[in-house]
Formats: sequence, C-alpha cells, structure tokens
Amino acid sequence: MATIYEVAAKAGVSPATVSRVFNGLPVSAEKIDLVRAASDELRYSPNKTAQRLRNQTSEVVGLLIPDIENPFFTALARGVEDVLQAAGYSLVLCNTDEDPSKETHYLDIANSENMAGVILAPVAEDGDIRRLTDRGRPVVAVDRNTGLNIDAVMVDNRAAGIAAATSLWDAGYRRIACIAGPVEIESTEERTLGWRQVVTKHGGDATGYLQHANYRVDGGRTAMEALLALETPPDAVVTTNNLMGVGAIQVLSEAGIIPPEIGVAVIGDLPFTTLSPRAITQVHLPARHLGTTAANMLLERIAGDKQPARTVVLRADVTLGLAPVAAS
Amino acid sequence: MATIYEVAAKAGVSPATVSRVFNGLPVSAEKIDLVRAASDELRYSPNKTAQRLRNQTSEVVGLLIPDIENPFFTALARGVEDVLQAAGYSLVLCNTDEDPSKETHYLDIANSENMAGVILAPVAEDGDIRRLTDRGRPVVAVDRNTGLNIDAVMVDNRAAGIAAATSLWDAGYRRIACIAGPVEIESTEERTLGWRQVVTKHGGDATGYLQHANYRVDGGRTAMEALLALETPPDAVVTTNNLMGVGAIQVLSEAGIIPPEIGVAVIGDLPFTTLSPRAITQVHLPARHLGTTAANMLLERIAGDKQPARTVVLRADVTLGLAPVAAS
DNA sequence: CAGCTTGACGAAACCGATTTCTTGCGATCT
DNA sequence: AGATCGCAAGAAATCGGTTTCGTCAAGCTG
Repeated sequence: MATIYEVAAKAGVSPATVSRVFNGLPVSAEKIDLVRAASDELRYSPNKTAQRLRNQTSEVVGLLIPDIENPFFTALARGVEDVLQAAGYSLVLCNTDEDPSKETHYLDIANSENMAGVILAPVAEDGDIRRLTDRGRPVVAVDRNTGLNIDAVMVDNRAAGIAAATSLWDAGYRRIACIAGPVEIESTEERTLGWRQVVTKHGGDATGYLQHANYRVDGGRTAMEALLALETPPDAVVTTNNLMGVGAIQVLSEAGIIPPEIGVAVIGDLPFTTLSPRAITQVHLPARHLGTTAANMLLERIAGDKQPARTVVLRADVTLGLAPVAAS
Repeated sequence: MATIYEVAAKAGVSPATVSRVFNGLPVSAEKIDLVRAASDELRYSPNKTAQRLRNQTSEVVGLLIPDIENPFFTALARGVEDVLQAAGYSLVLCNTDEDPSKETHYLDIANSENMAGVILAPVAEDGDIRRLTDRGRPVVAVDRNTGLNIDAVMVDNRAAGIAAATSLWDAGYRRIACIAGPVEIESTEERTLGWRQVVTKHGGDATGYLQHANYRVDGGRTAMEALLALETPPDAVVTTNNLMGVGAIQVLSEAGIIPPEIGVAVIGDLPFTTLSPRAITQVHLPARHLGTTAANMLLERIAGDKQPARTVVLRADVTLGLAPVAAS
C-alpha cells in the first residue's frame, strides 16, 4: 500500500498538497494533475486507520443484534444496511447472542474503533451505552428500549399482543395461552401484557397459561410441551416472537394437532411462510422498516442533529389465520 | 477517553512504561501497581485505532457473505463467530448481496482497515482478493471457490447433487427436473452436474428440465412455475439451494401438489424444518462446520502458518424424505 | 575494585493521514 | 511605487499508541 508520502514524492509536492487534493481543498489545477497521475500510478488510497486516528471518527456504523439466526433481525439488518450503504457508510454487524457481556464487549469495540454511531437492540438494561453517548457518538435503540434518553424505534408491542389475542378470541377460542420470552426483555413483556389484557377483559383466566421461555425455537418447543401436558390444556396459544412460534408449531404438528384444531397466533413473521399451516394468525412486525428508520435517525444524528431524543413507534400489521374455526 | 499520556502523568511514569505494563513487558512490580491504579481510576483502555496504525494489524476478521437473509450463511457465520470469539477476535459481517462491486468495496475496506484476515464466500471469480494476499493478509474461501491458490473450505457439491438426484430416482421418480442457481456460481454448477450425471446415467433425459434462477425464494418460485407449465411436467425436482427449495415447495403447495405426489429433494437445509411437508429429501450442508473450519484455518494463517494452500472438502449428509412413493 | 553484563525505564521516532501555521508570490489599492 | 491583501503550498504539529535506542544503576566476574 502506497502512502501519501510516496505519492507526494512522486508528484514532487508536499503530503499536505496530496491530502488537499483528495479532500477537495483548493489546489492549483497543475498540481492536481500531478497528484492524480502519481496516485493513479501507485494505486494509492488513503489509509483509513490513519484517517480515523486523525479525524477521531470513521464512516462505519455498528449494529448489535441479539440473534443473527433470527430472520427478524436479519431483515432488520437488511433495512439498516440499505440506508447506510446508500449514504456511503459501512455496516459492521455484531451478534450479542442475548448476552450482556458480549454486548458490553462490542460497545467497547465500537468506542475504541471510533465508529460513527451504533444501532442496537439492547440486551442489558442500560448497558454501557453511556460510554458512547458521553463521547458524542449517537446511539439508536431499535426493537427494544433502554433506560436512557436516546433515540429509539419501537414496535407497538402492547397493540401487537392485543391483536394476537383478540384474533384468537374472536375466532372462538377461550383458553388462550401465551408463550413469552425472557422476562428481562421489555418488548416481550409488553406483548404479554397485551395478551393478558384481552384475556382478563373477557373474564378469562390467564394464570397457569403463561410460559416463559428463551426466545429461540427450542424455547417455544419446551413451552408448548409444558402447555400440552397441563390437565386442561389451552385451546389456543399466542407466542411473543417468531422463533418460539416455529417451535410451538413443530410440537403441535408432531403431536398431530393441526390448526385450527388449536388456535395459534404468532407475533412476528413466520419465516418462509407458506411452509406452515394456513390457519395461523401472524402479527407482522415491520422488521426491515424498523431498520431503515433507525438508520435514518442515526444518520441525522451523525450529521449533527441536536433535537431532543425521539421515540418512533411503528405499528404491526395483522394477517388473520385463514378459516379459523370456532372451538368451545 | 483517557489516553496513555494521561495515565502516564497520573502514575508518574513515561507512556512507554504504561504501554509495557499493558503488553506484559518487564516492568518493576512497584510501577506496575502505579500504572494499574492510575489506569483504573481513569478507566483507561488503549485506543484501538492508534494500536492498529502502529501495529499495522488488528484483531478483527471480516466475513463476506452473499446473502445475510439466507439461514445457510447465518449458520456459517455463527460457526465463524464462535471460533473467533474464543480466540479473542472480533468479527465484522458484510453482506455482498451477490454483487461483485459490493464485494470489491468490502475487500477494500478490509484492506484499509487493516483487518487481520478475511473469510469470504466469493461472488466474483477472483475479485480483488490479491490486494489482501499481496500484503500478507490471509484469506480463506468458503462454500465457493476462487481462481486463486488460497485456503478453501468447500462442500462436495458434485456428491450432493448426485445424492439428491439418486434419492429421487431410487424412490421411483423418472422425470427429475433441476432448479439451479446463477451459472456464475461454481457450487451450484457442480450440484447441477451431479444431478445431470444421475439422470443421464439411467438413460433419462435432462434437457428441458433444467431451470436457472436466482438463488432466493422468488427464483425458486419462478422456476417451479415454469416447470409446472411444461407440456410434460417433471414428476420430481432437485433444487440446488435451500431458499429456491422453499420457493418451489410454496408453488407446489399453492397448486395443491403435496409431496410425495411430486418428488422434491433440496440441497441445503430447509429452514425451520418441521414446518415443511415430510416427504422431502434434504441434503444437509454442514453450514456451521464450514464456518468453524474456515475460521480455524484463518487463525492458523494469522498465527503465521506458511504451509501451501489447502482445500478442505466437507461432505453433505442426506436425510431421505419420509415415505417416498413410487411414481411412474 | 575495575570492567562488563543485565535490566528497568525515559526520550524520541514512528505508523499515515489532516490541519494549523507560515512563507512567498502575484495582484490590487492608494 | 510602496503597502496590503489573497491565495497556493510547504513545514511541522497532531491523533494515541508501540518500539527502538540510549542511559544509568545494580549485580556479577576476575
């Protein structure tokens, strides 16, 4: 890799002039040509690390997501990437694996790597986000809230929970269970509250029908198995994310129970949808849109926008299960 | 962020000594304590950018994959990540979107960011990989080959194609079609050759039953629709990747054709498997293992291993569709 | 005890860019 | 014509680490 000094030597100018040429600062046409010729010949491109050290910033944005194998988060990542790429930024994707220590680790990296900003779906309550914001680095929370006063893009989780449970109630199901994620995650709690609200409003009984599980397929499986083993099993179930929904449906289909024999409503998009039984309600979460919105907000902040922190709430969008059948 | 100079001043030593403490070079116990105390108090952590500029390397590895929304690649990414994380490296994930220009862009970044190495599933033939290897940066190809003489971790794609087609032939299907990916991608071509080899060996006719499509769900849909529209539609189909398999199955199920009425063999794992019909053959690709193997090879190279380039070939592993039924 | 080795540690160079400061030259003003 | 202004462009400082080099004192040898 050629350096700016080699280019300067070959062009017969000072490094400062080369730098000015590359940054569009005023230089005589004659020297511009010399520099252009020399740098082309040497295939020079500025060393980003040196630029970053000098400028104290870089055109790199970090995205921290809790599960890279969850299509919800990869769709979100796509949204982020599309916006950033168009704006000339690079995205580095970090998988926190729902592990607060990994989250801290990657936030440290974002910090010492002088990333321009960070978008994260937080695992820990406040994490070490402060380290970044204290240095003036913008951080946008996405999908999950933080305790801090920073920009956030969320889904109306309560409404999503309500929609899921309501669709089942309206279809005639009366013993509606809920498979929820880890209690620490606020989004799943809100969805659970939505479910509970619907059930109790109608005088139903929620106790005993709430299962907490990890947010992955195996969590959904375990929880569904537990529900089926109850004395009076539920006649319907809401899962608060997509992967647990997959797990639940797997268990049901293995047990030979096919919706609408049991009601199923999933908050989130079932991956690769039409592979699944039709009679399932999906509360579609705007994953990609979440990503594009967050990325745009981050870019505004990077550009110097100083307005107070905003929280944007996107609404989910329900697809009713086809042919729901009344159950007692 | 505190700098090494501030720590040095507070501890009453020189910056060099602080650096030595942090790098485990010999320093008297007394000064070590002073430095430790000072750096704890200032919450000092070394600036990675400065380290990188000075050391001309970083503990960051780039992983370039063509489609972040394909579970095959995210599983591969998990494998890479697990190994790297354990070795103290950070992973940055870049989505090339099957676009050679994006690939070039990210390779440039890897270069000017002084990444320790790169693992990539190449899109372009040789890309600009040379820029990295010329500087002594190790590059490992994964899943797809390059024209270059570098380490590679591949799947035995020919065998996978043969296994997929054979399972259908053995189940009694005789008009076996193939939905293949873009011709430029070597892995899909090899799989296609495997399919063709089986069909022609048995005196079958492959012409007219080969569809090329993009490597995503919609490609699989389009190709399957085209096959169904033929005068004599096939009675079975092989898809050379997972997502096209999903697309094909979607079209079939929408048309009311459920395997084993038609034979289906997918090379790759159907995501979230048990949501799909049972009578489908899957040729399981060792995605995660591909990732761990590639990461380990890369780490060896980073550590200075100079042996000639190796190519590791992993075998796929077949799950026959349940209850295949003979068709004419 | 002189002479030599050894080891801790500070001063300064270095990585490769950007930016401030300074210089020098030609054009404009009075 | 002499003073002033403007502008291109070089010298040098800077970002924050690491590493070489040199110094100096303590320990060892003969």
